Amino acid sequence: MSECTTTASADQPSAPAPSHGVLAVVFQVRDGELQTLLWERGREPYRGAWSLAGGSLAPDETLEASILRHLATKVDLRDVAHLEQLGTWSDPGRHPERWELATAYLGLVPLGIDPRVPPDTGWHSVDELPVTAFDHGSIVLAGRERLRGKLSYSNLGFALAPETFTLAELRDVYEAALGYDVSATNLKRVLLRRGAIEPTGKRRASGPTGGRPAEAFRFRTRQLEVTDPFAVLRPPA
Amino acid sequence: MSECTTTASADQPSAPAPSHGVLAVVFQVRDGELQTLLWERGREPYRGAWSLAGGSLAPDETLEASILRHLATKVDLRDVAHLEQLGTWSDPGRHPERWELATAYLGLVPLGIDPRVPPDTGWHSVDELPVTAFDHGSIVLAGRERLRGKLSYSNLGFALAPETFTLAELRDVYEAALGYDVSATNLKRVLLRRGAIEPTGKRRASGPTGGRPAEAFRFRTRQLEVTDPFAVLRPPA
DNA sequence: ACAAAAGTGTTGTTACTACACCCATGG
DNA sequence: CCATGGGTGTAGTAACAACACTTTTGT
Repeated sequence: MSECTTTASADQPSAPAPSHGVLAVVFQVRDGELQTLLWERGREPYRGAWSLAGGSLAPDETLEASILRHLATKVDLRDVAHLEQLGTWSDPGRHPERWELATAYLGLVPLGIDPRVPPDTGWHSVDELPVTAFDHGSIVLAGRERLRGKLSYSNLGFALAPETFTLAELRDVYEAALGYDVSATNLKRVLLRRGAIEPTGKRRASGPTGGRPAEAFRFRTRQLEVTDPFAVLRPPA
Repeated sequence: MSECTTTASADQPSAPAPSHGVLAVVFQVRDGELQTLLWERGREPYRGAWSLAGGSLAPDETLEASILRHLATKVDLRDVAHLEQLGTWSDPGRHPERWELATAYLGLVPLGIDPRVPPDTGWHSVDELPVTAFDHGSIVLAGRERLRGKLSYSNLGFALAPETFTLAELRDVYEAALGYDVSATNLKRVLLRRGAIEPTGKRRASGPTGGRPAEAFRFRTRQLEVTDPFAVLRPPA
């Protein structure tokens, strides 16, 4: 293994290196549906198509710091409650003009906050994406799959839910993200048993049409915790 | 969002780009334990430390094709039954001499085959890693976590098990990978119920010490299939 | 016959879903 | 007092773990 690795023991970085982009798939539940933040391209290639927010990596910067910087400076988004790496896309044809890899992150914004974004960016339903640029459409769908998986076996709901919420509200968030009906009754018991949520002790006023006032809950932590690490094949007691 | 994204709409890739490495965390069960393939560095930095196999990306090559090429040409490894992207490491200090990102893949080699690897590479127990170069130690551990997770909710065992196997053999594979005791009895029922494995109809001869001959099984497919996608919060019937 | 290894049957448990029913509020 | 929405109680169930027991081989 002569001139191998990491990090290539070769001491000259042989080939012309590709450039490296950083992208963010930002999700938020709005109007009862899962939406993602896209930006409308003003020039070729893919003029008029919608693309993910992002940019390029600066020296001495990690990928994660980079995407946070781009989100803060370009779309003025600072309320990302959870951020995780999704993957790196490398198809040589993914950018028509340049050899460019891109590492995508999944970012989640809690319900209810409305970051002021630039005029050429907007929120789009993930179920009805507009025409997207590059491979960004499939990156968004990969993000949705990741979100759906983790919602069920972790406390990741904290990143889409507001600070405090009623169970009906939380159910709506889960339904929007998962794409199927969720029972508030059972959702409550699952999350309580796991210790993911707790009652705040306060209640919400009932609506104009009456009804029993709902209890307000909150997530016990706003850090990702895997609540059900061994769905099956669990270790012996 | 003027000179944004994808991949940066900016038309000149501004900064000095980092170089990009590709690495493989290759696992195989050998001698009843989970082992990984490492290569002993012959020069600085990290001379004498052990590092992952890999190399750099060639033009017009995807990351996946690249790591397959490096594994085939550098360690003569062509029997990877499963390969998936683990993530991209980007800490600016990860390489002492150069700014280099690395995308790592998880590769799994079935039990029983013994690829002939170069003299300066060897298999090491993941539980007792030697001194590793760069951030490769933590990359190996990240690979093990990924493996452990997927083993329990998917059919990923196919990539560590031989073509056909008895349940005792399969249990040993799972124990090595998971790091805790597994019951052959229950493992059989779990995997049969899910349709992950099936009997071949043949039996193994019993050992010199006697004992009932074991039935031989095989995995129904050798492609990753998520058998238990909704561990909890499953969709309504 | 006996030890060894593999396989089956059975019981208990957990963590869910589904659904009926009860509670608190506004009009 | 009744409609509306929230909450609780209870039964049913799927998917496990644990363990006793049976089967099939070699010596």
